[in-house]
Order: sequence, then structure tokens, then C-alpha cells
Amino acid sequence: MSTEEPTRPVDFIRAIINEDNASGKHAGRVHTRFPPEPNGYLHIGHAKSICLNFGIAREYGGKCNLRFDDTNPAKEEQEYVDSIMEDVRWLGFEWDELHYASDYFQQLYDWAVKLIKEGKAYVCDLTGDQVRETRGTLSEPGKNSPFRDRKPQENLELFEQMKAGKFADGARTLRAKIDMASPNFNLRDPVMYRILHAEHHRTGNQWCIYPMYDWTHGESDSLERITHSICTLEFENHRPLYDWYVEALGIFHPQQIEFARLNLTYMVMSKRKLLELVRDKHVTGWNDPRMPTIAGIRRRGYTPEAMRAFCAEIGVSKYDGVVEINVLENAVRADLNKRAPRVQAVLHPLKVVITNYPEGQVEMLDAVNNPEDPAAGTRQLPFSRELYVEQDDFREVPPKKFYRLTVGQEVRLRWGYLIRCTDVVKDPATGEVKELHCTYDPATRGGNAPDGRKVQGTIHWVSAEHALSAEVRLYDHLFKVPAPEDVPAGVDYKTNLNPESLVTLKDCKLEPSLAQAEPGTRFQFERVGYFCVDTVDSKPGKPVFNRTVSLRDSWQKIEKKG
RNA sequence: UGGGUGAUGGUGUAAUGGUAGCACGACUGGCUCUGACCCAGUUAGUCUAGGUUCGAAUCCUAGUCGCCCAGCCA
Repeated sequence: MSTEEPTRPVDFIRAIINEDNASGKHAGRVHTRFPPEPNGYLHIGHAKSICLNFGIAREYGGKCNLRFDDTNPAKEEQEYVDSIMEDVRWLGFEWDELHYASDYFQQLYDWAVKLIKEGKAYVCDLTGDQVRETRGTLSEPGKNSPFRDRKPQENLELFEQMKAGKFADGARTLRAKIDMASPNFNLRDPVMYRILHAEHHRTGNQWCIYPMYDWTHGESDSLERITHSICTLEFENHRPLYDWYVEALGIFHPQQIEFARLNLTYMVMSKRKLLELVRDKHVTGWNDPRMPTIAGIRRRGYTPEAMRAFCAEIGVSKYDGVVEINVLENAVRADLNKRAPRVQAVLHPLKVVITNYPEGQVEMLDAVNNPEDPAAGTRQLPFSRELYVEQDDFREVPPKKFYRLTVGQEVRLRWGYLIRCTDVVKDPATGEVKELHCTYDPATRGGNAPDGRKVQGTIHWVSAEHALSAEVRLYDHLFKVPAPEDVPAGVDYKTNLNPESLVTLKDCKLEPSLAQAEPGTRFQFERVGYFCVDTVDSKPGKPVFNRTVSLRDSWQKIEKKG
């Protein structure tokens, strides 16, 4: 199903592109790129960037590249490359060109040599600590490196030796010769190359010097002739450096535009923290359904359409704000409401015996699969003398406006019969309600009374004999507070982890058709929420269900108010 | 402290000198074989102080507050 995003006013980035197109800046060419570092799994924040970059290319008839910014062999792995490609495709996008910054290592090296020859870069023997000490502070300029005025020839020889592996890690760097007094730290003779005797996931041991991100990113964009290089706010300070490099080299100059990254309530989004949650086993992995990773939300049951709608909904600006998580939840509900088949599932079962229903009798009742989609058709549900209903749908002492089961009150079993509770069977020791005895009205088959009498409440049910017992996982926010990172000094944000973010129900009673449900399939458990068949732990005939999101529950509000 | 950058209802985002709109939320009510969906309505905003102008969210001046930067991370 294709869900077209509604047209809306343009954001500031598209406004810039429109102006560029109007002025003929790039002859109408629009070329963007999504440039992740393969050092972790993509998350919802990346989805925003992906929708922006690929979306713009699509809208303007342009191109969008996928480029891995793999300049740090210590952190990057093939596993991440694979997951990133899978996630981009899952979101519904395909790159025009696939690149790796590591493909440009030779070109970058040649360009570095050019800058050295022109006296614009030098080999520096200062240690990391010394570089830090001489960089200055926010209010004081830095000090020139004693190696800053080395002659180009000497620099050239030293740089070649760095490349040849003559020096230990960290012994020397290549630095751009810019301005140690610049108020912008990025221009205080930034490091271009560091020595790292490490194996790279793609270039192996071919190199032992690796270019810094700043000395790679802008050049990569330039090589790919990116017209609009869209990135997040924290790189604003770097733009003058990118400009310096590109101008020093005299190469194509992409325009960088910065936007605010996505923040969500009840969530953390930094890769460092997500890695930590995975490594310390606060979640089961990168694809834990509680994680804000694309892999996690996919497993949780979110759809690519919902994700794209969400990204369109939140918009893009330079304001560093926080989006409420319910905007995300609203996006899946809206999407799934239209397409998810309805089924009946009892999460907390309570046995009901229909005392006037013939023993041993089974009838098949017609049920509508999706009231929002007539084409979804109908299915049959077995009905028998013993059923399960939701514990919550019975109250011995009914609160005001409680339309469900209570002694004497008639309710409708969805697609079934009207029933009335006559007796409550309790455990004599604990007083716990063990079973309900009800009578049914045989004339109400299908759920309607021939005399036209109205029944306020309709509840879901499953035939006990035919029910599929299954594990259902109820997922909730990973953190219990809206701003988990807002902690007093010395307090770990992980103390805000929600201990009830996962509640596993082992013996839920589901309608029998669900036994054959394929992993990844999404359903609405009527009156409960949207669920999907877990792609990892389900076995043939034995599905495990993940709650994607609950249904809105206005009864909860009514009850709270009393 | 220097530099960069930003500020519109509870939240996100429009309006680019001419009626402050949309979405989410909250609140009322309606509909209903899902207390869902849907429908109708209400609430609520231009950071502050001056100035320009017939008219300012928008332009000017001065403040206030938020975020980013002192990795051989990206």
C-alpha cells in the first residue's frame, strides 16, 4: 500500500533549495547524501535525516547517495554497514550511489601532499596532551606548534614516513596550518591525519594513517558533487573549516545546511548511550523492541509508512527541541488502524461458563476482519460453553459508567451473543475471582437482539477449548520519565530506566487463527492494542507477540476521574 | 569568559511587513457490535524592553534565556 505524505508548506531547507534552483546555482541539480558512520545501528533520529535527504532527492528529481564515513577503523564494523543498508531500504529508500569515505583515502592523501607542498599543512610531533595544552581556551588563543614552520620538503618526507609505518601510534600528526588564535577551535591548526596501526574493515592493513572526519567529510561531498550537504547543528562550527579545505584545494564547493537533530521524550538517542544499554544488557540487543533503533522499532511492529509520516509530521528546523513520544505513537496507530486485521485476544484470562449453553456444542460465528477496510472480509470464530474474557472486563463492584460485566448487567460478546452474569465463583481461601457463570440469550446470535434492546458494553472473548495459548510481550517506554537525561550531577541517567518497560505474559488466550500467523505480521487485538508476531522468538505454530502500541483508552481517564 | 546558533499555545511546526494557521496533546459533547476509529466544539502562543511603520512574529537597537565548540571521535 502506498501512503502518500500530504503536501505541506516547505521547511527552511527546501526553501533554500528552491532559491538555489531559481537562481540557477547548480543548474537545477539537486544531489544529497546520507553519511552515517558504521559504528552502531541507525535510530529514529537517523530516520529523520534519511527521510530528509532521500525525500528531497525524490521530490526534486535529484539523487541521494549513501556514504559510509568510515575514517576510524577502531570503531567501525561490517555488521553495522549491513544493518544500515537494511534499515535505509526498509524505510523505503534506495541510494543512487553507494560510497565509502575509505574509497577516497588515496585521493585524500594526494590532496594532503598538495597542501603540504603549498605550505598549508605540516607534520607536528607534539603529543596528544601537548596539542591539548597548546590549543588555548575559550577566551585565550592557542600557541603555535614549534613544528609549525617546518619546510615543505621536510614535511613531505615525514608524512611519507608516517604513511610507511615508520612511527608509533600518536607519535606525529599532519595538521592544517590555519590560525591558532581563531575564536573557532576547529581552525586552530586541526589534525588532518593521525597514525593508527589498526585494521580497517574495508582497507585492511593498507593504511596506518587515517584521515580525520573533518578532513574527509567535505572532500567526500565535493568528490560526489553534493549540492546540499545536510547535517545536524553541532557541525555548524565546522563549516568554516570545510570551507577552508575546499577553497585551499580549489574543488567543488557543496553547501552545508544544518538542522536540529531529533529528540524524543522518554528516550535517549545518543549512539554512545544506546551502545551502553546494549553492552550492559539493559536491553536484549540493538533490535530490542524498546530501543529507538530502526531495527528495534521494526521488530516492535512499526511500519515504514508510519515512520515516514512521523518524519513529515515533525518537520525540520534549527530549533533544538523535544518531540513528544505520542506523536510517534499516533503515527503508527493511524497507519495500523487502516490496515491491521482485527483479532480477539485475551491477555489476562478469566474463565466464563455459559450455563445455559449446551455442553459439547460448538458454533462458528462470522467476524469482520477490519471495519476500516471492507475488502479485508470476514472470518469465523468458534464459540462454545466455556470462554475466556479479560479480567478487567469484570468488576464485582462496578465503578460509575462501567458498561462491562458485573452481576446482572447484560453485555455483548463481540460477534457473539448477549450474556448476563449470574454468579461469581471465588477461591474460598483468598477471595480471588476464579470463574464467572453467565447465561446467554440464544436469540442474539451474532450480537444483535431481535427486540432491538441496546447494550452499552461489548467485550472480546475467546473459546476456551479452541484458544491458542501464547506469550505476549507488553512493551512500554524504556524510561519512566520524559527527560531521562535530566539528572542531577553525579546521578546516572540509567536510574531512570523503566523497570516495567517489558512485561511478559506467558499464557494469553488468542483466537485459534493466530497459530498460523507469520513472523512480522501485524494485528489489532481488539480493544487492547496493535501487536505483531515477533521475528526472533516465534516458532512455527507457536507465535510470540509484541505490543507495538496500545489503543487509546478513554475508559482509563473516566475511571481515574471517578 | 571568546565564537557559532536559536527562541511562535503543553509539544512540534507554518505565516518572510497585512486576519497568528496546522498537527499532536488536554478538555466538552456526538456516533459506535472495539470506551478504538470517526465527527463537532473548547482551551491555549509570537522571550523582554524600546524603536521604525497606517500596520511588526517578521525590520532596527539593547537585553534575557537555551543549545553547540577546548578528541589524534564522528
